[in-house]
Amino acid sequence: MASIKDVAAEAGVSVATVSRVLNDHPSVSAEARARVLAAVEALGYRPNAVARSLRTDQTRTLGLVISDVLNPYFTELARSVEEEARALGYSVIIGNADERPDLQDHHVRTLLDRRIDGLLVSPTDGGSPLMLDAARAGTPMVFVDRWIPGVDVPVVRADGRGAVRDLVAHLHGLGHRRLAIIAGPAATTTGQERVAAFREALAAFGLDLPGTHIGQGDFQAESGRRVTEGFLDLAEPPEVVFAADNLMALGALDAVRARGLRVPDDLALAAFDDIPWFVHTDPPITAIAQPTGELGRAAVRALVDRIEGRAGESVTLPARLVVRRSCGENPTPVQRSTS
Amino acid sequence: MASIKDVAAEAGVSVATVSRVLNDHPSVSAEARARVLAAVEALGYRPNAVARSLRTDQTRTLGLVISDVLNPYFTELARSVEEEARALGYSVIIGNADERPDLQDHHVRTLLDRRIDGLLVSPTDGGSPLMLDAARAGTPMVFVDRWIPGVDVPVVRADGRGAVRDLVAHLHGLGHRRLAIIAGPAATTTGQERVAAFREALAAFGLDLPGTHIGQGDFQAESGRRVTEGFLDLAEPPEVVFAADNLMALGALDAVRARGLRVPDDLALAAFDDIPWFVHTDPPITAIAQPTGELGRAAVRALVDRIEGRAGESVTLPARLVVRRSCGENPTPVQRSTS
DNA sequence: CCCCGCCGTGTAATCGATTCCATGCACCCG
DNA sequence: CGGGTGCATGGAATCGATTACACGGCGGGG
Repeated sequence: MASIKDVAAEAGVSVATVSRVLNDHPSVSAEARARVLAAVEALGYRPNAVARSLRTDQTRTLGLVISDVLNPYFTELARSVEEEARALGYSVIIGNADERPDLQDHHVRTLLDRRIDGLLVSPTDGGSPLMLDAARAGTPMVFVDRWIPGVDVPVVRADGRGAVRDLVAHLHGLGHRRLAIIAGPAATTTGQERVAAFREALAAFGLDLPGTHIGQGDFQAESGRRVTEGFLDLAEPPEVVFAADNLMALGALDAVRARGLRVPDDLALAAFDDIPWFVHTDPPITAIAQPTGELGRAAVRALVDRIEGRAGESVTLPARLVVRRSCGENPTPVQRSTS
Repeated sequence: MASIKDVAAEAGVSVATVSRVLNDHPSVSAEARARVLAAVEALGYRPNAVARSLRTDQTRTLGLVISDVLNPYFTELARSVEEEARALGYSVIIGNADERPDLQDHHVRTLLDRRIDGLLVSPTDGGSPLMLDAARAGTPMVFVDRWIPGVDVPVVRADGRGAVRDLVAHLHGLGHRRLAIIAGPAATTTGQERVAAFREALAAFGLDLPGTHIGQGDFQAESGRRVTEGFLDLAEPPEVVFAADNLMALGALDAVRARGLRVPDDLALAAFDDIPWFVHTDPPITAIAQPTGELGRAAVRALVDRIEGRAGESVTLPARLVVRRSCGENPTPVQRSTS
């Protein structure tokens, strides 16, 4: 592979001049510029990004560590992150933590070793020493979706409280009184917040959220199945199950199906996170939709701001309720999705 | 950030010795090794992967360019690729082409600029000059799922012909005679092959595949919707639609639903690529399942073989039919999925 | 007419690692 | 006791870029 020296030789100039042409530095004669450009063309020369990064101490690369690539919410997030980053002249390296803190650390470490310019993380847990160190050491960093309390890093996320209130109102209006939730891991902020928001909303209707109606999940389908089976085994099973993410809702659907029961007749179902498939499940699933694309873009903007020495603030965007049929038919619909 | 010089100074040895300890070269005294390790620990030193790559001319990184991250098939592929690569000591950088040749080229170019050790591609089109040049220039490369004919690069893919024959037999057994297909782009091998396999299988049953029953899609949901609407507008609409990928099946489902029609009563539906959601759609969708995880792993093994100077052969694995309910009830099931 | 300053260019230092080669020392064998 | 072998170590070159600095030539102003 041709290097800058080969180009210099071919063009009959020094490497400095070649470099100046490539970085369009003003002080190069038109003639030299033309000769260099011709040599570049002739040799099919492309600058070595590795060498350039070593010298300039910047890689124009962002690291994105997400909790689970198989979760459509995160793949949509990843897509919008890459798009916005590309628009700003950055590449993105994605690391998939699979909801495992050890894998998350592995990716953070290799990304740091590669000297990425900034890190976007949706932490799987309360924060490994590694990540806290990185933040403290001044690595530009932004949390997206989930965050770690007590760390001075901007957070870009959706606030689901309003939507959860709407959801509970919707359920209450349909006559449901015994509501249960499949929670996410307590080590994640989204795991905690969604339960808190649900409990708060229930309280506003004078409803209680007993311990038996909080199932501990881990944001993966299998846990949704397991927890739902537990609910169905209760002496007085809940009338509605609210899954804290889309994969656990899928598991819940599995469990209900496996018992030969039906949604919403035997058990109503709602989920946090809306995805295209929810329109097509049997029945279509009522969900709380996050502005996923906007979150990804805002996160990149905040991170790049930090990298380039600007402020880079936290952003919170509202989520909204999308009513479908999985909680029963609503005589006076709050809002109906176009399905 | 501490460099190898800082470590050398702290340990009171030369950088050469530090490097030897880090790469566990045998000829280092136990004492020097201990001092270096202590210094590394004390400074929290991590080797700079950029500098190392420049010197050694290897990045221990694989590039993966996929056609569409939002397609669950490709995200599963990406996941297995990353897993196997990690097991072999490589990182993976994913580029999402979004079925756009220009974006595909963009990613191939930046990956090449970063001097990745090898490239895994599922081409969106017949092959840009860029990719052909890279292959000719000797960049280790492997095609996965889709490939470009006439290029001397190993291909790791699934052979769907047997499964398509099974599907047609299944459909024929259910009494269907007017079968249509939503094809993928003709510029992709999978786009062509699936139509060819379908046509072949139909011929074996004495059935024809008229031009009106081949709709041109682009592997995205919207095209599935559009093509299906076209089919439904025919004077004599098909009884079955076979979508060449899962997203177009989703679009087809949309279109049928939008007309107030039902699957499979008004129109039967089958898809290439099986995904977890197909169990939960209304109705569950009959699909052809690829051994996706195995494909990803095999592709990485072939690529790493090439990189490390071994052979690295093509691999073809069979796909299989998974019968569900979207084509009608089967009195004598060929095979039934556990749903 | 002379000097100052700017413009275009080249030389060389530098980034952080790896690795070849030389050196010094200890030990072994004859 | 002398010379050869081998091991531990350090110095310095190197990878491919960027960039500070020096230098020669030319034009304009006093």
